Amino acid sequence: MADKKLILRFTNHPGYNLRMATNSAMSQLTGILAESGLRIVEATILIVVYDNRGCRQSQIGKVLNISSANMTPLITRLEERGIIRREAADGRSNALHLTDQGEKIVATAARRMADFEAGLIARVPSHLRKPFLEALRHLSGVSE
Amino acid sequence: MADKKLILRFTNHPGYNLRMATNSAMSQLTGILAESGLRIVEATILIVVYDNRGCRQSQIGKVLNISSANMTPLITRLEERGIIRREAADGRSNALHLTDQGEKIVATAARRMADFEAGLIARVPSHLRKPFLEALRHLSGVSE
DNA sequence: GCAAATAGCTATTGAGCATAGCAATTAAAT
DNA sequence: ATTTAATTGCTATGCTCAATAGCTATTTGC
Repeated sequence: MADKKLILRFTNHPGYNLRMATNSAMSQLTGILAESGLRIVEATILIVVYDNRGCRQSQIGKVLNISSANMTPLITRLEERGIIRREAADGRSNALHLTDQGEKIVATAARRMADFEAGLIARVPSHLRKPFLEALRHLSGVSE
Repeated sequence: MADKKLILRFTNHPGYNLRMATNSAMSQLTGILAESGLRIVEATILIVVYDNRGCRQSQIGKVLNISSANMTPLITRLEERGIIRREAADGRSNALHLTDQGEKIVATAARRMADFEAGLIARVPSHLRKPFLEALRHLSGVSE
């Protein structure tokens, strides 16, 4: 019994494989971004700021599905580390900008992230890539 | 600025979509399994026990990638709730069995989970399903 | 002017996962 | 047979991420 192989009914289920694939990919990405001293959420936020200078903290929360309560400590930490700068846009909004140091860090992190994405899709046989991405979009809600 | 749409470079990246898709699917599944009073990990463990009566705690940890340190409180909690029963197999191994009550709970949870998986794949257009699952297996490491 | 919505903040919680270290038992090596 | 190594399970602890409740201040719409 102790050495018999277990029956795993999940192995063909989409949800289970989705979870496994994400776990594997995300732990890999965590390691890659650690070289930039960033966590996945942090890098994701920073790249949005990089592509949208002066955008509002609340806007980022909306597109990335992060509540304002969780945004606050994230941005605070990035500010304390001198990567990002909050700038009062009106009395209640913060416009976000990268510091000079932040620019460099994000440029590197973005390159690493792009390499990761390329490596990820490379693991899928080329003829499956297009249908795979299209199917994913149906499940992630991006296409809706 | 505050109302301009943000540029999101991730929307076509496999890793990002993978994460989004998993988030959406897993929070749905969390809700479904809550009706059985179970969390996803718990239901997954229980179904493995259901299909492999008397299997070892350590075996489950291996196939599901759960460390023994994390298995302990999980199994303890299921035992305290009268769903599972630990049985010393040798001096260091626990063989796991479902209680009568556990049988019923797991049967229901397994049905709910199967329904969820069916609903999930139904969201993918039928012609994309096969390549999607095959691609997923490449990323989840199941096919390796 | 006043009510409602928006934006951000604090504090706290829970799930999930990882690590370090410990004790006991079993298996392997000489 | 005795020592060594590997395994099984356990406690304790910490981290990340997400969720919630409740708060203040500001802005907007009627």
